[in-house]
Amino acid sequence: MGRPPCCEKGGVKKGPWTPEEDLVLVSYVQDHGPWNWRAVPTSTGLMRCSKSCRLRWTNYLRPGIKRGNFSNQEEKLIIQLQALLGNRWAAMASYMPERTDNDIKNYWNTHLKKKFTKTGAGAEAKSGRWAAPKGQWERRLQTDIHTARQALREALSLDRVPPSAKTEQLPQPPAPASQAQATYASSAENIARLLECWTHRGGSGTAGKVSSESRSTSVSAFFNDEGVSASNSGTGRTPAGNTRTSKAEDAGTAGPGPSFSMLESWLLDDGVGHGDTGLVSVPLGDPCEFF
DNA sequence: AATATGCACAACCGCCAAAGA
DNA sequence: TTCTTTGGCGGTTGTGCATAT
Repeated sequence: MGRPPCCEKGGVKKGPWTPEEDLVLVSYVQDHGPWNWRAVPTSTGLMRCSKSCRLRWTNYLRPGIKRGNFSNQEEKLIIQLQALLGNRWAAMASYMPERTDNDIKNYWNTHLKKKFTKTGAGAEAKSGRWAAPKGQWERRLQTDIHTARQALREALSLDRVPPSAKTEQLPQPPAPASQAQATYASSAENIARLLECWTHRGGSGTAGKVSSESRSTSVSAFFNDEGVSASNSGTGRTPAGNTRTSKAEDAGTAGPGPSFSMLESWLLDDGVGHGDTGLVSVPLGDPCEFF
């Protein structure tokens, strides 16, 4: 409400983050936790606005993020969720804890949008039938849940994967490092080393390649150590920081996390996507699982 | 070999809603 | 109750690399 953008203050740096800035930010979050972003620039000396710090953390530095190489199952899930939720990237990301909303959004816009609209599939999403306006889709889920469920069923039936294909690991391309990964590789290694120490602090981190499970576990342990996870859930915000998603949880169900899992299980109880990729089977109810 | 075009992704911008004073 | 502050979300843009011409 007339509030000037935080970045309007003078001397705020913009553009790509440097490895040094990343290290500073990671160090800060390691010490103070991923909140109180307004204090980050002053506390760290970073010439970045608080919003930029938060974005950098949630979209890039946050542990447990998987980057690039979306699997077929992830792609199917995105298509299905998009048909159901519309462009609610954050809500979609809550089903895919290893992916950020920004990643999903980018993947949709660059890979799926054209293909999806070209084939005519997902016409409902295109027409916005299920892409309710802001603040309304949660209510739709609550009041029109049967219709929503039916829509999801239809979406699933369109792309239903045969059981044999579900367990089959499609041959992945030889993991060509993406441009960004390649250009940032050396820098990312430094960050990874720091994060490695971080996860060790949590007690279950493994040097080198750490599974997402162990990563999230150790991160969870870290925040338990800090004793701050409760404050996170106390604000009514989800670990992923999804204010609006948590609103859906509150509106549709009794409690924050577990009830959302129940809704999710209910919506997806045909078993599509369950267990195979660790996507929607992730216990979202644990506020410490991801942040 | 040089240039044009397309693609992928990181980051920014504006708006909105929740929380607090 | 109203206003301000802060965090979060979705849309959009900018930049660098790859591929085509």
